[in-house]
Amino acid sequence: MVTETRKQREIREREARILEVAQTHLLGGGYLGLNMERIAAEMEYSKGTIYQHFRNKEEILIALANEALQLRQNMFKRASQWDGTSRERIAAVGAAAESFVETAPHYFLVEQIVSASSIWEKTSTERRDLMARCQQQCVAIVGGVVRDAVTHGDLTLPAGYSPEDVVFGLWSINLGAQTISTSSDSLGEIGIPSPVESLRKGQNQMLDGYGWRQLSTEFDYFAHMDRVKQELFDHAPVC
Amino acid sequence: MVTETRKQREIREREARILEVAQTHLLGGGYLGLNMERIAAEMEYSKGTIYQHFRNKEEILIALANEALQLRQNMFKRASQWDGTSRERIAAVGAAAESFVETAPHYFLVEQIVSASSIWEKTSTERRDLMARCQQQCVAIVGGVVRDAVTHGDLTLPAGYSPEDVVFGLWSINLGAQTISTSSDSLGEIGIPSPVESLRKGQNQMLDGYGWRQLSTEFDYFAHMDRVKQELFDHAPVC
DNA sequence: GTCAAAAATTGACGAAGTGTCAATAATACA
DNA sequence: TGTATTATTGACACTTCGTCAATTTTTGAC
Repeated sequence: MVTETRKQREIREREARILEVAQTHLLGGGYLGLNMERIAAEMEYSKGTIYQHFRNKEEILIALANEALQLRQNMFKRASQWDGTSRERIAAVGAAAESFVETAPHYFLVEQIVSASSIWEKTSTERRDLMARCQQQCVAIVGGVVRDAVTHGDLTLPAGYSPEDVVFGLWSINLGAQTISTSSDSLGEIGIPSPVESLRKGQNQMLDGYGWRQLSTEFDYFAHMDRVKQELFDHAPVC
Repeated sequence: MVTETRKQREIREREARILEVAQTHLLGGGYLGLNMERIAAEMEYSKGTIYQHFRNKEEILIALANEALQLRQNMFKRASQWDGTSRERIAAVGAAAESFVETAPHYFLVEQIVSASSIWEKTSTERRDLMARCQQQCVAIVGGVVRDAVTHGDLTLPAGYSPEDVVFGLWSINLGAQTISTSSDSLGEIGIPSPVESLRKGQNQMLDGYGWRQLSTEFDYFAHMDRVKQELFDHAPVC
C-alpha cells in the first residue's frame, strides 16, 4: 500500500513535469515547437515513457488547456467574491482576466492553439467534457454577478435581454482584445498604444450602456481594477 | 510576348487553384490537414511544382490569410459608405463583419490558425507587411466613420478617449464573439442560444454607452443590419 | 536472500510528411 | 532543326509521430 502510493505519486509528479517541459517548448515554438522526442530527452526518459502518460501530442495540449481553464476559473471565482457593489465585482472579474493573461501568458497561448487547430477528433471525451464544464462554470460565475446586480437593483436589463447576453458581451470583448494584443505587434502605429487601457474603456462603456450602476462617470474603475489586481493576484498566488 | 503573357496567366491561375485546393483541405482537417503532397496529387502536378509557387506550407497559409484580409477590407469599405447616419454606417460595418464570417468561414479559420501558430519566422517579410497594412486599413476605415460621427456631432468622446479606442472596442467584441461562436459548440446549454444576436446586443450597448446617436432605443439597428447584409452582401458578391 | 511474475522502460521501426535537387521533359527561339 | 532556357518530376535525406517486441526494474511470495 505504501509503495503503491509512492508509485502513484511519482507518476503524478512526472506527469506534472511533462506538462511543465511541454509548456516551455510551446512558448518557444508554438505547436510545431512541441516535440515528444525533445520532451523525452529533456526529462531523461525515452519517448515510450512519455506515451505512457499521454496517448498523443494533442492530449498534452488539452491537459495544458485544462490547467489554464482551471486557473482562470479560480481567479474568476476569487474576484467575483470581492466585497463591494455588483459593478465593482464585475470589474474585479475583468481585472482577474487581465491578471490571467499577464501572469500566465503560456496558458492563453495554449487555449488559442487548442481552439484553432482541429485536434478534437484525436482526444478523449473525458478531457473534452472537463473543458466544457470548466468553461460553463466560468460563465456561471460571471452570470451570478450579473444576476446579483439585477436582484439588488443596480442593473435593469432591457426587455428580451438575459444575463447571459451581458456575460457573452464581456467574454467577447475580453477574449478579442487579448487575442489582438498578443497576435498583432504594431498596434502602436495604428493608434492603440495601450490595448489594456482601451479594453477597459470599451468594457466600461458597454456596462454604462446597460446602465449598470455606479456608472463609470461616477466611480474610478481603473483605480479599482488596479487595486484588485494587486490585492488579489500580485501577492497571493492563486491555485 | 503573346506566349509570355499566356505563361504568366497560367502561373497566376495555377497559384489561385493551389490556394483553392489548400482551403478545402484546411477546412477539413485544420493545419494538420494541409498537406503539400495531397495538394499536388489533387492538382495532378508533382510536389516540386507546388514548391515553385510557395516556398513552404506557411507561405500558403499567409497567402490565404492575405486573401481573407483583402476580402474583409473590401466588405468594410463598402459598408462604411452606406448612405445614412454615422451610427447606421458603423452598424453597417458590423453587418459586414457578420457577413464575412458567414460567407467565408474558411477565411476566418485561416486567420485564427495564422495568429495562433508561430509561423512567422518562416515567412517572407513582404507577405507579413502586406498583412499589417491590410489590418491597418481596416482600422482606418472604421476609424473614419467614428471621426465622421464626432465631426457631425452624433458622438462626443469622453476626455482622454480617442476614436481608436472605439475602434478597438468594436474590433475586440466582434473578434471575440466570432471566435467563441466557432470554437465552442455547447453555447446553447450555457444560455447563449444565438451568439450573433448576443453580439449585436453587446455592440449596441457599448455604442449607447458612448452616447452615439441615434441610440439603439430610438432606432432598430437589428433590422437595419439585416437589410445591409441583404442589400450589400447577399446579392452582389464582393471582390 | 532468491526467484518468478508483473510492470515499467527502451529504442528500433514503419508510416507519413517536409523540403531539395539532379535528372528529365517541354518550350522558346535563332 | 537544333540548342538554350525553363518547367517538371520524383527519389532522396531528413524529421517527427506513435507502436511494440525486447529488455530492465520492481514486486511480493517463499
